[in-house]
Amino acid sequence: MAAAERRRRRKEERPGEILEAAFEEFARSGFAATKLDDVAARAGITKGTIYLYFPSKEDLFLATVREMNRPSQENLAALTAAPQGSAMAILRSHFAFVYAHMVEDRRAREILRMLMAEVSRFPDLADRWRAEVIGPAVEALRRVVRYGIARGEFRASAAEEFPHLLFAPVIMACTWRLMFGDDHALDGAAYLEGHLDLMARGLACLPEEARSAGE
Amino acid sequence: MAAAERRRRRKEERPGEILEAAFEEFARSGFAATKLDDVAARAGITKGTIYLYFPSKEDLFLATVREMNRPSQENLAALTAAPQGSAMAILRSHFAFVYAHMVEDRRAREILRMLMAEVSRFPDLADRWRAEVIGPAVEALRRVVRYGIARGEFRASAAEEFPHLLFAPVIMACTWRLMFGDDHALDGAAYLEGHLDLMARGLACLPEEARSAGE
DNA sequence: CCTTATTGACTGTCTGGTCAGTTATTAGTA
DNA sequence: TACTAATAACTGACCAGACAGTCAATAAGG
Repeated sequence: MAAAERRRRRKEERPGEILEAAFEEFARSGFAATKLDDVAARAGITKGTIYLYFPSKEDLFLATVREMNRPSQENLAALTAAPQGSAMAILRSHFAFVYAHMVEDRRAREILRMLMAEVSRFPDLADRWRAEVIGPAVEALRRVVRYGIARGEFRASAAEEFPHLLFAPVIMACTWRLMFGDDHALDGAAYLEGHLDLMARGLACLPEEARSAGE
Repeated sequence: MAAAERRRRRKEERPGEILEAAFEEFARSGFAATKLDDVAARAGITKGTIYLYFPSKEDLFLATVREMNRPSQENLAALTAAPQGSAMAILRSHFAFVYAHMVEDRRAREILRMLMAEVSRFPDLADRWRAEVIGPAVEALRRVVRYGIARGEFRASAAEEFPHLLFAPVIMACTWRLMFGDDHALDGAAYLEGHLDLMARGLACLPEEARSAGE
């Protein structure tokens, strides 16, 4: 019975194991240069077994990206909650979270790389990612900025139309690390603090404005 | 003689034509998925001819990236000139230039894509790019920030340690456009203005600081 | 008729995808 | 318990097509 259990469990765990191995190989070599024999070897099986669970290399790639995206989609929910307290405090905790889960986490960075590298081969991947992950994230940021303006805490600025500007240092840190490796990573607490500091100053009302607005 | 001239010119122009065609194909499909037959067809020749000028596919790729990088290296010179006038004015004209030559110019964006996608296959490419293009650019930015601080125009901020923070919106715009296509591009004058506005506020001394500093 | 740039047919290799066969396990039977 | 059949998971040898790289033949110029 224990053996039966183990055997049944294999079937349930195989797809996940294959996706895990595929992610590593795709991230390292890109779609075209990744060999399914290598994916199989990394998963401790043979190529034939992959085809028991995925109909083709393309499907395996799509499944890999979707699987790796799942966490960010779930995390997004927290962001859409009704804001309360200081807008800047919300932004602070938001970006602390984003740095931990996007800059520090290698997997998230590698997804960025894979998407960027393969958009021309898989055009709908980027569209989907924008619609399901990035678009809502931008909207959530925009709501925080508007909330801050309504509260008299922030001035009206381009950050309302382009929340991307606030998010940009995250992308910068991701890109930097993707290109130059962990050894030359420029992030860490100091970078995050610098980002928050510049953002706070950039968004804030000038003292006299704040006074006249009644904060 | 006119025909001889034409024939001799072919030999001089071939490498450039091949590099041009190779750039388009590599940018579209990445290194592994690019077929030399396609490169040749785009250049109006056959595959054999490519091998008269480049010893292998890898060398062709390296030559392509180097060729495409040349303009940015040359442009960099302007940045290292001794600064004068308002630091913010320098930053304004600098970023106007960078947007025109990095965000609007498709070729520069595609280089970013290619480097990011192929770093694992060509590790020294990224190192070289950092040493010759990015590193000096960061240094130049840092000098402008220091100049602004020395002038009493800017406060001391993380932008001195991480000029990347100032540059980040450019990378964001590049990445956005690379991933989602020209149709969804978020740049244009409004984005640049927003970037400059947030940056100006983020860097500037507060009015009372400025007053006491004596500007 | 020599030189030189170019061709295009050819080769060897590599890899996505297939499938007949092997192994491990369970169920049934006596 | 011993033997057999059925089944599910997996294997690994194989194929077909694609593609980097080669080179003898060709054509164009002088």
